[in-house]
Amino acid sequence: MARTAGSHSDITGPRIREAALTLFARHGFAAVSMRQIAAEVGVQAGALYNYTPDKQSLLFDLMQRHMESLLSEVARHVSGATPAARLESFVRFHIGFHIGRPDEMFIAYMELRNLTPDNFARIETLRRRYEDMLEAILQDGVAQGAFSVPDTKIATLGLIAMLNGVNTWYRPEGRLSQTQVEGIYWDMARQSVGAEQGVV
Amino acid sequence: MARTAGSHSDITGPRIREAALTLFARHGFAAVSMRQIAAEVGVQAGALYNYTPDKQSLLFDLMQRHMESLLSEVARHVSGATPAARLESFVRFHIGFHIGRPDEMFIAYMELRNLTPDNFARIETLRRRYEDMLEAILQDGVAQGAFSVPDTKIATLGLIAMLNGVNTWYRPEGRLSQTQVEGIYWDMARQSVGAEQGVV
DNA sequence: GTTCTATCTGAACAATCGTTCAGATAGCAT
DNA sequence: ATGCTATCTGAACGATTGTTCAGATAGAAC
Repeated sequence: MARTAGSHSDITGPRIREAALTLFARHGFAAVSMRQIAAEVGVQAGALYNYTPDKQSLLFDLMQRHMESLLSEVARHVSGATPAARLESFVRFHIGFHIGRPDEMFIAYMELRNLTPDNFARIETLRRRYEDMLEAILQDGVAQGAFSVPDTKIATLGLIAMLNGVNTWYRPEGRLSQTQVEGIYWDMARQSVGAEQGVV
Repeated sequence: MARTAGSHSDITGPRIREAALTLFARHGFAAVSMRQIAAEVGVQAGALYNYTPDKQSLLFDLMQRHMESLLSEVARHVSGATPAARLESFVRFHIGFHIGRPDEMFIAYMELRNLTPDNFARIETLRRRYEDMLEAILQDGVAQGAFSVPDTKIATLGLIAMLNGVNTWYRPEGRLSQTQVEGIYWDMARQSVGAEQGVV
């Protein structure tokens, strides 16, 4: 653990982010001290400031990396000829992506209030971009008569909230495989937008 | 605002809880100081300790009151001859109850990690009781062939997560009435469990 | 009008906070 | 082997934290 002075470290940066991620998720941003993060890395608190200008930037960095990873991945995974096919790929991607990143997701949603106004606006822009992708799928489906949803905006937020709920109970060592979980949520999502089964 | 020494106050207790509720919801438990709460009430920090033994108890008190209010209200509102009717009353109650208590709901879900283990267990027991009520409805529906859900436990958590999402966007001054919002979520919930329309 | 008591003030406490920085150190380049 | 430089230590800073408590105060009871 304990690091000796002068030891170089290309890996200290990532390790600081890992430690901060875990601790922020577990105890909350405000409840975690820079000294706790440093101790987890095996370093003194002052050393953190070689990698981040301050605590706030550390939080923002974690959120921004997560959101940009989410956006670049979703673009690679969501496809399909029909709105139902695109919705299925979106749902399965969302579940799969977040199942493996419970800490990131928790922070991205719960620590928004600890961002400065500027940083908050930046993260919100990214999140909005993601939500708009889902809403576009729903709008397509409504336009084509494939979905039955009275309000695509609300359905978007409702769906995302429902999908995000997966991390309140899913554990990788549990009885269900990731594919099974994806299937369960796809069933619920499909039914909630009134899409017929099997027309994908 | 500023209180003079010795002024009695039967209302200081509730005002402390109100202030703590608002501030905890806005900034997070750990980010709010006892002095901030006191300032909101118009009192010095020391005076708070006439009403709570410590900060932790103040948080627990808020959560416990909320959960017990939720449980006593849900018992009064949920009824119906069929599973679908009971599910509809549950969904409408859940939306209506939480729409008017965004701060309470936010804290009840997000500040669990700041509870001591003992207090956490107590709140979890109450929450579990609420979730079990919903799952019982789903189990009835499945047993009677009215619902189509592969896993009632997961569907319960998925539904509650979806319903809780209402507070991420609903504002009372918005374009939708509470009844409309209840209807939208009931539509999504009904469809997500595969219940037929109009058989309520 | 006096006494009594619940309530609140205001100061103090030890601990911890985020952040800074001079100096020590270790590995790389030469 | 020597110097260079990025990295880290360890101590320090002023501010703030939750909590305590002796004393001041105001309203109720008599």
